[in-house]
Amino acid sequence: MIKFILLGFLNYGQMTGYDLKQAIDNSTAHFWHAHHSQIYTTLRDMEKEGLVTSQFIKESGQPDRRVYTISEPGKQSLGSWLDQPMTEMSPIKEEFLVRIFFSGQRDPQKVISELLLQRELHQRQRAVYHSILHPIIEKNVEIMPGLAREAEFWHATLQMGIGYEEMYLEWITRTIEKIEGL
Amino acid sequence: MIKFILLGFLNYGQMTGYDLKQAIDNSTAHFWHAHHSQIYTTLRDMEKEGLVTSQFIKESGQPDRRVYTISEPGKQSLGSWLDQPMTEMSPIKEEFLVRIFFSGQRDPQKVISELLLQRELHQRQRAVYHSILHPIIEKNVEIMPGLAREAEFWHATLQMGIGYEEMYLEWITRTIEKIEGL
DNA sequence: TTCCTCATGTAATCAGTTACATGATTAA
DNA sequence: TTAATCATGTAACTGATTACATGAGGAA
Repeated sequence: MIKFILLGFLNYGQMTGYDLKQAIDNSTAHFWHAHHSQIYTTLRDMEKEGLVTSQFIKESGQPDRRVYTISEPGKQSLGSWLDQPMTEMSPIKEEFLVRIFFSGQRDPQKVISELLLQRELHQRQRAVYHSILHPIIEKNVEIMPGLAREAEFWHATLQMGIGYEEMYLEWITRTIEKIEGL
Repeated sequence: MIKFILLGFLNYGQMTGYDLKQAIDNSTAHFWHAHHSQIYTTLRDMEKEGLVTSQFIKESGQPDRRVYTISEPGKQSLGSWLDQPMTEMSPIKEEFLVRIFFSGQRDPQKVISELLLQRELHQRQRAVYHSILHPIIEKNVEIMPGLAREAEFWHATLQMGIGYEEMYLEWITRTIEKIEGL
């Protein structure tokens, strides 16, 4: 999966592993994240497979960089991945729900304070979407108007993020009320 | 993680690996699933750690079964895991959003048909929550009224599932409209 | 002088998936 | 006779996380 994210970004232009990490952190990380260690090793593997090529650039003063470029087979691999539709839903792994599921015998006050903590985190995440990610997309379109169409799709994923956080926050409110009513 | 799910169920009563698989499929699988292979190997590891004990029961006619029972250390492990609050949000891994994110250069009709396919799947999932999972909880409470309190928490996770699917379906509708408007 | 950013990697480990493997009973 | 359910396991592999490791430049 991370392979296709890397191909997706490299399809916009050549980048280093470091750049890719930044790009992911500012966008897809909110629905698919990766550690730098995974990014670097995956790029190596992809080069062996012929999906990307790299040039090592010696910098004087700054650290050396390895710049990756997508190849023709890489573009085809990305394209055919995108063209074969997903026939299943993504599985969900939500640890917090596991905790709630098994909280029947716990002190309700402890459960409520955990819910309040999660509320805090999800409010912060919603704010990140509004005040950080939204402006980043806008800025990208400003400096590269050719990406206007792409930006519509980036916004779509952002809207899901906001919708998710809003739903989550409403659920927290309802769940706190439910526990208080027990 | 799966360890605590197994402990959580075994805390309700002794079960086999097979029983646990069924229990998970009918409940937590919607926010944390596991394959039988992982369940069996994890139970073995847990026995080595002393969190559970097992008895092998030879059946005549039916297949033999290995029944697991939670131990005192197992109960403590579960309790202390539940008592240390989650200070982070669960990371999301949603492949479909990756596909949407990188769909800027794709044929809009193909993207829309993928969205329609996902709508189908999420509608089905919402129906599963209403027509299968809800009745299962109700039935459990009927046959074991002592689980009434637990059931409130099970319902809470179910409500999140329903909220999630509803949010997802609304997002799909909005996204289709957006793409049609391009 | 301490921390942050830039920049890249390896190694060890863990969690999770897929595939392989067996075999009886019961219902359609 | 075919498929589903009951029932348990091992092995290989992949994907992902955590830890280890280095080092320069610039800002506070």
